[in-house]
Amino acid sequence: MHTIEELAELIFPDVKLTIADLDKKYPERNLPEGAEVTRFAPSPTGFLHTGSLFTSMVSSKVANQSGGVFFMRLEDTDQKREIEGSGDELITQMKTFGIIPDEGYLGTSKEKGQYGPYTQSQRRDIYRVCIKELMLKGRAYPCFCTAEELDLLRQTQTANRVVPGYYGEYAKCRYLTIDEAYDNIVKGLPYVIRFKSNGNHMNFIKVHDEIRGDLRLPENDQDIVIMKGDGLPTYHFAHACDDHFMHSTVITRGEEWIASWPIHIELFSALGFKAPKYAHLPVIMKLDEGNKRKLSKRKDPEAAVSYFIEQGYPAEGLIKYLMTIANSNFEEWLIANPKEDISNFKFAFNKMSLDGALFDIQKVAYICKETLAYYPKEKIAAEAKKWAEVYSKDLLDLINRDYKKFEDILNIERETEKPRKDYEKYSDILDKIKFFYQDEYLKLLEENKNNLPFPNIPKEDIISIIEDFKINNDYSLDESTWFNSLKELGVKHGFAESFKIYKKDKESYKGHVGDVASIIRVSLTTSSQSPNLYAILHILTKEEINARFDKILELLK
RNA sequence: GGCCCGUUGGAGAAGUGGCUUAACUCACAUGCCUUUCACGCAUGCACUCAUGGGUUCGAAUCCCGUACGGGUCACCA
Repeated sequence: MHTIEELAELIFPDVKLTIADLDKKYPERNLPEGAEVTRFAPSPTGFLHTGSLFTSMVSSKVANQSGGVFFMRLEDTDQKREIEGSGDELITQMKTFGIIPDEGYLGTSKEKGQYGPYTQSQRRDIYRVCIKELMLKGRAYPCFCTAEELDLLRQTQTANRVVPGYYGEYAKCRYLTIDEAYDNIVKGLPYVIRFKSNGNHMNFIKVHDEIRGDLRLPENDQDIVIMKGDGLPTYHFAHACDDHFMHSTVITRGEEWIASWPIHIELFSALGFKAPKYAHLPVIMKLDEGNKRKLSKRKDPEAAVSYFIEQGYPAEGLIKYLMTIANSNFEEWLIANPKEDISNFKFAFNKMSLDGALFDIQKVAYICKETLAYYPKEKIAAEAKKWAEVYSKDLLDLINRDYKKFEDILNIERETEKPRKDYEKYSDILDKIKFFYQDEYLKLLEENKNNLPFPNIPKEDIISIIEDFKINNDYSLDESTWFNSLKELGVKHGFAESFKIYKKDKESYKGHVGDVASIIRVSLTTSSQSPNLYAILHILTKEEINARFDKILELLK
């Protein structure tokens, strides 16, 4: 005859501590009233998902704005799915978006804080203490059922239309005597440890979600496994232990966890822990053939945060976008406080919508254009260069030829009340600035020489305007005087000085200033569209300009 | 299939019984401005809040049913 103490000792011979000992080791945090402790707890199974960035952004925001602590914990209990090095990747990617944990896992064998270790595979001993104690209390037991048995169980349950799972009368190993269990273990039978639930799924419990308000959920009655065959805990159990000892005050996680929430509640209570608050965030969705579905890393490039980094979206822009999804009043706040740091925005759980927003790349584009437009030239140039160093040799080459010139190009119509919105991401820059560089211009000209978009004017007029401009343009004039001189040049050649005048009396003119400007523009850029001509004229050197005119004249003649 | 959650325009949404002839932002459309483009400005875009019923003098807002969408039912998190 064996006792439960002997069984527990057989399974956990090395465990000498108790939960009370651990509580002493991980005391309550000394934080001001209202400070929230939140966490981001990803599994190292791949690169950062856009949805995870969203969750971590909200978590860190909640902690920061309340004067609390945001920590990171690595949930690496599933060794099969673990991808080498992705923990580090997660951290660096979060960092580029400005999400930096105050505490916890900071990369392989790097961590900070008094509540560690912050990597679950290193917390085995803690879980074992808790499980042993649960066993002693009669709330946990070893289960020897095989995968096949479990499978069969589920099949017969579904066939008989009863709720599937390991619970009540179906929880076979729950009814093993202590001696039977003891002998099985001595025999070396593989086993897991299950939680012994006292619940009944016909009962309901009332819970409060920070986002959804009061919810009514069926009580848990499943004897879920808490320790797997490999000795590592399952998510549910690790969540209860870790967030207790680390003193999380609000759990922010995806809404897919709502269904298992009752498990967590029973676990907390069985362990004698006070349950934290919960906020189940909506999941970011995507429209796929008329149906909403989760953003998927496999199908949607924008589901991986790395996509935005590679494309060169300003990190700040994506964060702003995610914040508009999180709290829609953020947009109004941004408009009202354009100069303010976004960390001053007050996030509120109760302003969050309940169903998952469709990811809107167009809005991301708009917000990013907007934020890049208001960067000073020094900043956008530096950021673009940083990006190009990793992702675009071609752009980097142009930048390195003459950094000041690069800045000047980016600065065209930038330092004004309403700056141009040319770029949504750094990868947009290259094609738009190529023509500023003589060799690139020549390439463009070669490609387009047969269909240069000159206005519909006789060739001779185009030629004479170019020749006149080439000889007589005065580069020292200020912009409005210069433009007047362009008008005069046009008039001299029979062009109206404005579109209005031309429209009134089309017969008397060959065209209008717009056409004159367009001739110069096309000659210099090979395109009918460009930023401000005056600015272009002053970024290119006079030699470059004249060489371009010569090329064009050669082509036209 | 059981259980849970949700449903306001193409997208994000405000709205919590009369102030709503449904804000605001993106997208889209048209027009204006203009040396092109970009910007900016103006206007338009839900005869109605998934749907049917009920409560009420009055409902997007409260109640019930239906439909649709999402989540979940693992030794994955």
